[in-house]
Amino acid sequence: MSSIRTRFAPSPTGFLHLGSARTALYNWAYARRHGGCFVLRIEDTDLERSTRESEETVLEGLEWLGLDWDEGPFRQTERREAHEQAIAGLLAQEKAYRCQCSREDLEARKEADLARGGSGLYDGRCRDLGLGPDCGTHVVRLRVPQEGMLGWEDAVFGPSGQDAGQLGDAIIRRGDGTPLYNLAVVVDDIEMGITHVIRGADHHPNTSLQVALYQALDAPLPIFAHLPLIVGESGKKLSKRRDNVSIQDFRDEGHLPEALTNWLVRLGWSHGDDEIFSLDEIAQLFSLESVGRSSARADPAKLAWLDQHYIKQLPGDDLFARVRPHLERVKGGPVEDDESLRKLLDLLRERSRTLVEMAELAHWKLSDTLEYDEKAVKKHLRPAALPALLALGQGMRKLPDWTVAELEKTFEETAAALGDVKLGKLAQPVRVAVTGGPNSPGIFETLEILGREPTLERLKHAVTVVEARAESAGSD
RNA sequence: GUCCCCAUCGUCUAGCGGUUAGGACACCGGCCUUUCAAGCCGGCGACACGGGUUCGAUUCCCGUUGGGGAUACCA
Repeated sequence: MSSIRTRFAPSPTGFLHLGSARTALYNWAYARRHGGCFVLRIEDTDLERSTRESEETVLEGLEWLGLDWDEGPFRQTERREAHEQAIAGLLAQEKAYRCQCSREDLEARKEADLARGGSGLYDGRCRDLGLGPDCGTHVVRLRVPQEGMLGWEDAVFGPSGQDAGQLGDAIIRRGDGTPLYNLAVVVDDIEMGITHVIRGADHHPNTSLQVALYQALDAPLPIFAHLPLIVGESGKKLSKRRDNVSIQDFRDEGHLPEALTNWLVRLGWSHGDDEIFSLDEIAQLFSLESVGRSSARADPAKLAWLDQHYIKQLPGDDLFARVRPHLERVKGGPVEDDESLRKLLDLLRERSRTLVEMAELAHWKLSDTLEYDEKAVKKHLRPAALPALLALGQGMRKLPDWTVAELEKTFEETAAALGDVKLGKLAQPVRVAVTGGPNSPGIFETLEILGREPTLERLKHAVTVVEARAESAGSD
């Protein structure tokens, strides 16, 4: 039994972010791989932005991805007391101090310093004033060492850190008495016994300060592992505005959770030449040593490929259950489970890259009213096709059994009767007549799935369309 | 501005001093074929640059360039 403990600490601000999802996945995988414990902690250190609702959304996203946690969810706001105690301790030991500088003053001094070519760090004005609790409105600052190295051995980036002199005394408690993120994470990670802090590289520069905090709190450092950023089309950090980042959106677009986790795990991690990883395999193979150091661009095409890969593998029942909502949306009503629909779904597997795409490709089976693709109609439902349509209709009407084999025979006989025309000459007009468009699974399967009555009806309708067209002069 | 990080095909990456620099996605071509797919076969395509170190650098070191991140009483 290992004592490894990892945690995922999202801030609940609306939805589960793609980057967060990968961080969660890596933390989960690392814990699973080593038989450790995966802790979930909601980082709601108040911002008016965090709500219970968005917290729910985040949890829902994790569950959908299949990432289960062992402890939590804890909420940082519920740990106020621990944070306050830690701050009180630091104050008592003079490792932190009260500061009365106003925001405006701070801002002005910083700008002046910057203008002078300085670094813009806090100038330490209140550092040695020895302000007491009765000094009025004040913040609390950490007394960061003024020299020496604040470093750590990063599991991904190797030796990291910066000179303490470049840090400045950071605020750890606001004027209103609430603790700041940096203080809260460190206190929580210490008290929750987190052994491995695995998080996005955007926290990398922040870590020096946290190292200072660990030292001030006399706590041993955890292993830090910073994950290279996932970037968007622009090459910049994923942003809500520019990029598709909501896991919920991915779900609604018909992506599979197994495709998403597979995609995500390969954004920054590799295992030789392997590409396909189930969640179980990830839990078995994941290692921090194989995490890369450069940022990765999220490629939607790769996701689509993975989606199709998993769609092709899904057991029938599972597939049906998952596309069902999408089918119902396309149809605009409830969809019943039946054999012919199941058959169609199977044929659509290798034609669909998402569940949404699959549902859309099934439209002709779902609704009685067909939408015709104008271009396809123009190209295939022309007077020249009339004899074929008529002959096929007649042939099919008499069919004893409505099966692929029988349908195929009818087509062959009709082709011969019409003077050995190519099968395509027959198939395309029929396809357009029954599906409304130029693409579908094999024509015999398509007709079998549609059923006798709908097929004959749609054929009849197509004939009237062609006839109407023949009458309107010069249309062909 | 300051600090920090990164750098192999378009993209994700393998490589951990000696390889015809490998795979996958995408793209292009062919086969198959009643359409679209799928499948199969093939093709295009990369070590950013300059110095070192070394018998030998994609690989190690330094610099340049380019990209990114952090610089909040946000997380």
